[in-house]
Amino acid sequence: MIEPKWQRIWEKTGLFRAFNPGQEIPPDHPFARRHGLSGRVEAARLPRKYYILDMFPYPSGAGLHVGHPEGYTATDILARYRRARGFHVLHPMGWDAFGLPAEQYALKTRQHPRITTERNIATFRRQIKSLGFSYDWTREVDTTDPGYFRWTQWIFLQIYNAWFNPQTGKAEPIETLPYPPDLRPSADANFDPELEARRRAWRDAHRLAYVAEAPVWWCPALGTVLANEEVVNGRSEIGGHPVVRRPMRQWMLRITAYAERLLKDLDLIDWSPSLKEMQRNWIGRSEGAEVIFPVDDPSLGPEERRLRIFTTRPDTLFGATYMVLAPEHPLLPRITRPEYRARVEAYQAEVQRKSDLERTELAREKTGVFTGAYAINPANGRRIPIWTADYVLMSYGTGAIMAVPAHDTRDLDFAERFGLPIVQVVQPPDGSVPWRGFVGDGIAVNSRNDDLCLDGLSTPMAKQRVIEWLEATGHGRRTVQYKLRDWLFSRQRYWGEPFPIIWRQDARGEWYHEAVPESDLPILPPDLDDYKPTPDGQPPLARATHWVELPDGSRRETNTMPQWAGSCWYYLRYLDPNNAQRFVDPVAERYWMGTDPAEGRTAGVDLYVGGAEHAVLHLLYARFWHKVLYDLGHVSTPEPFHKLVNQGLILGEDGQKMSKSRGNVVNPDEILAQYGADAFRLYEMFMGPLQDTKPWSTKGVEGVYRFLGRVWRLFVDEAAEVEWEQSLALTPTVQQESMLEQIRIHPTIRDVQPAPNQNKALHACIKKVTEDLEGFRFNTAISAMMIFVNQAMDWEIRPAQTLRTFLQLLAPFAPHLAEELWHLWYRSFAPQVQPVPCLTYEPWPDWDENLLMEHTVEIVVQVNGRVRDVIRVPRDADPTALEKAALAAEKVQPFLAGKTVRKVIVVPGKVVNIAVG
RNA sequence: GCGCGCGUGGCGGAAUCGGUAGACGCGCCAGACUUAGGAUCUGGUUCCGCAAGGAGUGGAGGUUCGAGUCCUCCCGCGCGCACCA
Repeated sequence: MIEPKWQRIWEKTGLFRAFNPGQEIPPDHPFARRHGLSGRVEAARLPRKYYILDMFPYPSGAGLHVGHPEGYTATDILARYRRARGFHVLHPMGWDAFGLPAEQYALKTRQHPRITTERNIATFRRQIKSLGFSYDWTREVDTTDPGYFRWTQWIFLQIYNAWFNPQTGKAEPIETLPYPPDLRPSADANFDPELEARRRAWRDAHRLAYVAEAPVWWCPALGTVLANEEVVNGRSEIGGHPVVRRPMRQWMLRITAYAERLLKDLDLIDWSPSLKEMQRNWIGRSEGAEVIFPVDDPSLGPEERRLRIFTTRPDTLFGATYMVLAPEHPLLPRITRPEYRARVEAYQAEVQRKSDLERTELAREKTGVFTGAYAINPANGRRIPIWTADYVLMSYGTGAIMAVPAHDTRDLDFAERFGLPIVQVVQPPDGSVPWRGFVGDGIAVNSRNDDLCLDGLSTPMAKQRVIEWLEATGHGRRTVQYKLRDWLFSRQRYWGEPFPIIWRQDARGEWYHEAVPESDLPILPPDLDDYKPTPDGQPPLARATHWVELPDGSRRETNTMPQWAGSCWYYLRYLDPNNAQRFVDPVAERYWMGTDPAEGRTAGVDLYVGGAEHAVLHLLYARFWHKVLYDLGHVSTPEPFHKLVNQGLILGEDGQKMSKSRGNVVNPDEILAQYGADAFRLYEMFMGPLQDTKPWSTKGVEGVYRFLGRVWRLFVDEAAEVEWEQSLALTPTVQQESMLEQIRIHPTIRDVQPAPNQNKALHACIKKVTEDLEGFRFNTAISAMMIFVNQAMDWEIRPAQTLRTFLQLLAPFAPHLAEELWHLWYRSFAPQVQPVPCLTYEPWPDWDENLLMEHTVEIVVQVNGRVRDVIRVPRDADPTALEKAALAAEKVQPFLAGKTVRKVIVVPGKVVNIAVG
């Protein structure tokens, strides 16, 4: 009854609205009153902003589970706290609503995914609203709304129309792309379609969004390709269907160009070390060298003879006793000797047949075949055999390696299996460690030729030396490799953003792609009555021939964007969600994403909270898009999310992961119906540290529910309440809410000066709650409030001001109850104050350290480090007096008897330790 | 295999700077009120012991007057990556 009442009042007054610079602020809005603002206020006069963001949910048909509100509650508490602290808080919510489940449902029912999506959003919105979160609902976004994805498409065009300039290390408009001499149009020449086509090919090869015929993960069951990241152990991450590798024409985004900046800029942001580490691992930077091994076969052309490999251990070059090419390596057919061709081709076929699961099986024995060819080790001139084996991956480095079996476990396995030579070139620093298979740093040995000697050098020095030699002799150079691959950006789905791209035929009949004009955005998906891919494997959009085929003979792109697209920039749309002219107004963007230099922080979202499952993909993709937008001048900060916190998983009561099949799923609606939103919120925070994985306990909800009951009884006259409840039972439901006005305050609450112990209890609570909120320690903040209430219940007279302040502390956690009691308080102690000050915008209380000081303090007296007694001494007792008092303490006497005091350590205010012997 | 994190009562967890281990809550035990209690309130609750006292933060060492906290090794659990040359 209390909760819907306040949710309605908050909504009606637009209490949690955030105002953009220049936006009209109603003069009677509590935010305007608190900060003395009215009318249109420019950015400089607005209070300091605080942008607090939740990862927006995918609105699934199953509705909210208890894991969602954990993060949302944490951010809501902090949003309310920041408002009380005087910040201008932006706290929005929206829907990541494109995605496969709605589409698969549509496949079954032939119902437009829009319909399920809208229904699911309505459920999520209702559930989230019932928890009393302080979102600014006027900023709600939905990635499937044409007014939203119009700008997703627009951003794609920005990426499409840009190239990465390695000189500046930035994205630049494609118009600035330089052309090689033979592609520069000469001033006098006429239009040359041949040249134009080649120029176009050059451009298209440099765009940040490009088309490539790439081997991709195709999932027959889902009828779509998946990104590398969406494939787990040879199965689709969603649904666990088998996937196969197959070459297809796909849109790619050149995220690899940003590898270095994505890595380096991690230093600018405040994320947990483990999360940064995951991003670093994913980007996978490794320094090393590219080395060219000549193939010993005069029949090959000069380029074909140059076998490039990447190694992080160039210092082991002298130990390279054979080479391995990936089975897909383009040079493999060229270098294979005729007499080995049959075997190599058989092996290639075998590898292709293998599922990825088999291929990545770690324990499996290595396979491979000899090609009959030899290369020359440039360091020592030795002829070494060239093999092909699937333990070398085409997708990393150059797809070829030099094998140093003595100092690489994989090469060692292989060499032992096939009887290849093993030559030591590194001496382990610890003599007792065998050199065979030693992969750590050591001292180079057996590594010299006529003009290079590594012997005696430590591994880092040897690397340095050998690279210098490679560069001087033209055998290779220093390089950096990344594990990160370009982002496979197209999907063969219906329920996603269509690409704003059309395909045209040039004079020679070749198809090429072109951006649609911005004025044509949004490109809406066509209506279909069948959402399946076409029988010949075309995406579902290809079914809509009237949509695909344009009057001028051009054709629309029929792929759609992956679900990540909409979530890559939603945090920007919240800043200005209804802008039809731009994806975000630059003034609003600078205000909400920027920060004043005094704060000395990197700008961006101040706090972003969400699950760790997005630690790599979403966060990496969003950072990438943000950097492109930054380079092109559309946003003002290099990084989108300044501080990021991952909430932990909530397990079922049995300590297992919640799942339908285990039957341990907790439905928030049920908890809410029984204990209410305040108890639910409080329990979610009381369970344990936000970041930890922890099991749900409905008994635990009862615990915090009892606490809220004690808070109620702290304020409310119980004797009168019995009567009130009786008359409530006789009142029609519709009028019951107004009966709340007749609740009477507890008679022991008086407007009197608090006693020292009462002040101390309150101020200790203010201090603890404030500090814990700053440190995201919600569980201990709640515990501090419990301690306060337990104490206050014992007071014969409860000072009104003390309890009023306590309500402010409680408000972020249990806002409904706090509001109700706040109004009860004002009715009882300040009925003349009208309107009642707004609890949300009431300044957060400070604590007075002086009130926490005790005149006497407890000092622990230890003997040989063991606690023997506790003495009370004046707070400012000097060390000598302390020592004297400690030695005289009653309970320590038996432990001193007959022993010599050797040393006394005095820690003022804390402890005295007497060492005896 | 590699990387990161974590091991504290019957349970969730506290101990923020190396200074009284177990705050707060759940559960349990005893009591009060009550026709009743799955409401509320009071007291107790790490283990051994009647007590004095002893033991105790995964295990073994170490540093220190003093270690849950710092260091070394080991064991266990969780997460991430996984033939990335």
